[in-house]
Amino acid sequence: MVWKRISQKLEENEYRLTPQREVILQVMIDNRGKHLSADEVYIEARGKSSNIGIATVYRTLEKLASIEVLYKTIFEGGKYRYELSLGETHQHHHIICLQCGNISEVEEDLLHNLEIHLEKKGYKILDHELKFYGYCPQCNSKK
Amino acid sequence: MVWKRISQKLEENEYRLTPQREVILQVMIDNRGKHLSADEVYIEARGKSSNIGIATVYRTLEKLASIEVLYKTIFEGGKYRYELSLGETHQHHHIICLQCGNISEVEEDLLHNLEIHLEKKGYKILDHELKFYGYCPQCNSKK
DNA sequence: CTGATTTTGATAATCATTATCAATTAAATT
DNA sequence: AATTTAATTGATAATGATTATCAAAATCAG
Ligand SMILES: [Mn+2]
Ligand SMILES: [Mn+2]
Ligand SMILES: [Zn+2]
Ligand SMILES: [Zn+2]
Repeated sequence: MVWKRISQKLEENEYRLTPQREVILQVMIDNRGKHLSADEVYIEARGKSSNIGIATVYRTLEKLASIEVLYKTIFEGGKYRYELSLGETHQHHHIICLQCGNISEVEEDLLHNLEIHLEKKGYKILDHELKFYGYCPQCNSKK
Repeated sequence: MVWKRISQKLEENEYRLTPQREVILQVMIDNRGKHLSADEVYIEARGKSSNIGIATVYRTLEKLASIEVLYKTIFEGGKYRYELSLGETHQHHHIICLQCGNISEVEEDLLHNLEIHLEKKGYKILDHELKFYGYCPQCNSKK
């Protein structure tokens, strides 16, 4: 199901599914819901294929993000993070807990009123990126 | 008006308003509405005070962001950008044009329904960061 | 003034990412 | 199947932004 969608995307864009790319994709699939940095992917990928190079990891993540198989973003810390992107038309939102650092996801879009407001002003909105900062339910109740 | 608010913030946090900090703040005030990188601030600051150091610029921007006199964010390009933050409780939104690169601001908040939705789930939301990607009115009409 | 504290500027160090390039692998052509 | 062509890889150098270090300068408190 996931693989099917991915290989289709690769085909559309004429990218081969090499063993290295397969390993990297498997890492991303195994970590669905998490947001991994290039070096974290590298560590895990080496576990599966001990001689994969870090340059290949960077290249592959970049490439997969460009065809929207991965979503690339940055959470404070100065490095990019990647996560598997299922066929969502609009990116899901993130809530970052300022206490424990946990990142949770918000599947509900709910930006419609804002986007309509902007389209009335002449903009054409294709996607969005929304991060909330605050406290997660656990940390919030402990205060 | 702006300076008054700034010097109050500095006082509250026991940061001195040194000549270098004053120059950097003046650059940020002169560029209200723009989003400057550290090196852009450095270039402009040198125009006003030719021997200011780049390290001082980095340090000062960081410090001013930590007391919320500046707002720090990152727009694709791998470097942080800063803008003067007036006393907004919640950060304004940004619309990035994928055609011309122009960044415009959305003052209307309109995230209330989403935040209420999250607070019902136990979260406490303190702030947010929202970027829209699409086409600005000019680029949109030219298509 | 005097000694303590903060701030500064030059520069070295760090860290993530990108570029380079020869070697390997896979695809296309003969 | 052998040969040519193109894509991909891995090692490593280069880059670029940011941070750390540290001695000198500025400012503050007594
Ligand atoms: Mn996510
Ligand atoms: Mn802005
Ligand atoms: Zn938490
Ligand atoms: Zn535009």
